[in-house]
Amino acid sequence: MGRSPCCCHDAGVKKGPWTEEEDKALVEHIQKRGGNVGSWRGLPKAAGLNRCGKSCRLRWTNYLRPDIKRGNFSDEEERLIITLHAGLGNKWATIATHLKGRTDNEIKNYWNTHIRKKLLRMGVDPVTHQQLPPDQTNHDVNGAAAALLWAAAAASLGGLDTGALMQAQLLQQLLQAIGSNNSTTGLIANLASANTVLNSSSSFVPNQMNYLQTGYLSNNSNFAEQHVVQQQLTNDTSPGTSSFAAAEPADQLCNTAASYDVAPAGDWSPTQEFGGLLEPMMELPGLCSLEGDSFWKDTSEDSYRL
DNA sequence: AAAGGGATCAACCGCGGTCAA
DNA sequence: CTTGACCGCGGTTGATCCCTT
Repeated sequence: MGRSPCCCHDAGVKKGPWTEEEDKALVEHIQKRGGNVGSWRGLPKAAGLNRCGKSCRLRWTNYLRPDIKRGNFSDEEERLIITLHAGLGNKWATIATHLKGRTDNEIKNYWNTHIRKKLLRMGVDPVTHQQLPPDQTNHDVNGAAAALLWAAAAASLGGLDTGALMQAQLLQQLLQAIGSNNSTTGLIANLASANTVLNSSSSFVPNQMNYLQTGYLSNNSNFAEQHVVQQQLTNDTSPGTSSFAAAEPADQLCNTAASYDVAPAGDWSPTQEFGGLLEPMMELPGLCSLEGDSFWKDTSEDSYRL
């Protein structure tokens, strides 16, 4: 598609933080038109602003719009964001439509600066909402055994041949580990642990969003044991198989999330980071991660080509 | 009190989608 | 069908704030 450069590339168009005068000019212009912006491209000239139309739109939608709610996010809002993100992924604009007065940019920032870190501290992958192996929780690398575990899980999930996939994953991760200066001690220990799991993993299936299970949220000293517990938990429920994303009415999730009451008391557990806000999702068996079977299948196929 | 480093968030950038000519 | 214009989105950047040493 042919595409002319944005007006932002014009020489002399102001960038950077907005001044009070500019804000005032933009607000007055839009108010004068009864809130109807019309063409953003033509707006700066009409409003007497030396700004790109895009910049004006951003300033208006993210900051100056009268219905914007500013200030800290409530627990309920956090809860909602996590729930929606679990199903929608980084669809910030879509998520924002379910949080009155919040902008996509604000939610995105809040996710990246607060929620994401909390999830990582809990050992939860903020992308997939699945638990991370403990070693990945604390270290960036040393992931060979973890990769084995997840490869096994993936292969088991899709009924795939685990051999080539895991060899490729292992090779890749070992190369990473060697490339880094990490000690190999933990790596070897985890490989042993992974091997134990793999040897008994014919029905080993990662529970989607299984960090929501109380078993995980309590003290998890051993990753392999943890999955045995989880497998039992999984057997007691009926895991959903459909992808939540666009199909699941988000309002239902909102209602579910909003109806929940506070976290159980007890010894410290990662749940305390959220004051129990994750628990509502336990009531959503249909939720699953973004990466469905096809994701893992593609990963597997890529591995075969290595 | 000053320096350094991490956290935060407003703003920018570039791409994809859509629509009209 | 192609091209160009525009909008909106998600990822990223960088200025500023805040906390620690």
